[in-house]
Amino acid sequence: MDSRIERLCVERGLKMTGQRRVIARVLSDAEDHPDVEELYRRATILDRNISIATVYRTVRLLEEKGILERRDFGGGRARYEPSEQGHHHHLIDVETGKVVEFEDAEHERALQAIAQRLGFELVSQRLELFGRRIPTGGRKPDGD
Amino acid sequence: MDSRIERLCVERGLKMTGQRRVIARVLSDAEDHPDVEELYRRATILDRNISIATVYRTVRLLEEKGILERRDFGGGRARYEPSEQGHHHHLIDVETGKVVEFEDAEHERALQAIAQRLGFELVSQRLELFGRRIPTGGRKPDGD
DNA sequence: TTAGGTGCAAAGAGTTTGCTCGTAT
DNA sequence: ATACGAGCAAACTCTTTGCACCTAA
Repeated sequence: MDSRIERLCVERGLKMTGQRRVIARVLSDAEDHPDVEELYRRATILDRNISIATVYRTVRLLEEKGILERRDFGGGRARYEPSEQGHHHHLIDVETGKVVEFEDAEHERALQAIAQRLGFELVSQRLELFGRRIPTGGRKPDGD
Repeated sequence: MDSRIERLCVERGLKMTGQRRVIARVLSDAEDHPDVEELYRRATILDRNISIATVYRTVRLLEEKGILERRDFGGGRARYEPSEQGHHHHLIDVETGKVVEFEDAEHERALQAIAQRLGFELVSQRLELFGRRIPTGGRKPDGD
């Protein structure tokens, strides 16, 4: 079956090579925010015949096409996630690096107002929280 | 006269070399968010006898000592500003790269609440707005 | 058929580091 | 006197790119 990302690629008129299909599948299956090296690792499991240069070229292309979004959570490497309509923000666990997503529609409006007050039209934003898990004796979550 | 940053260095017990004094002065005088290359450029104007490796080592040291804060506004290079008590956020002009600072105490509380709801203790945060100047026929501001 | 994709290795950009010499304390 | 800093160049990490070959459409 075609992966979700692959369908988006076809819609955008991209030539679908075997490598792109594999990368598209890896991205479609990802529920975290992998960096290029991690994508490369997962891709080569499905098909040994992929070079990391192709992964770099592909994520860049997909970002230009609006299919992927590049994130920077510190640590010097870009991380990627499929674009979604409702944008969300990220809370990064400072001990494990795992990422939790959250939304905050109310804030969006407030931020827009702040930008306007400063004489700017808000183009985009970046809100990231860094936190430490509060022990609760609960179940361990999965994540990045 | 000693610069503000130099006094902080001495307080922290750092050995003050000529190079560090120059870099401290440049940092004290900076009203923007320079990257290492820009710091190096400004420092060499005051004293040709400084290598970029020393600038890298110094900003790192000062960051560890809590005197400087490292920022990442995208573009792949770290940018620095002296630490201050009340933290503020940044609005980056997407056309010019200039940075405007703003505060938002109300937000801080809300963010803390969000982290708690997700089961985390808030350690730090990053809020950046990217915007485009709205023309107003006013005076042109200075900045980064 | 051919515009465009791929692999490989080399090149870039930003940053760190080993080594030797220099200097603040 | 000596522990620590500085300069230089090499090394490192992440990412991009030139080139010859390959392949989807």
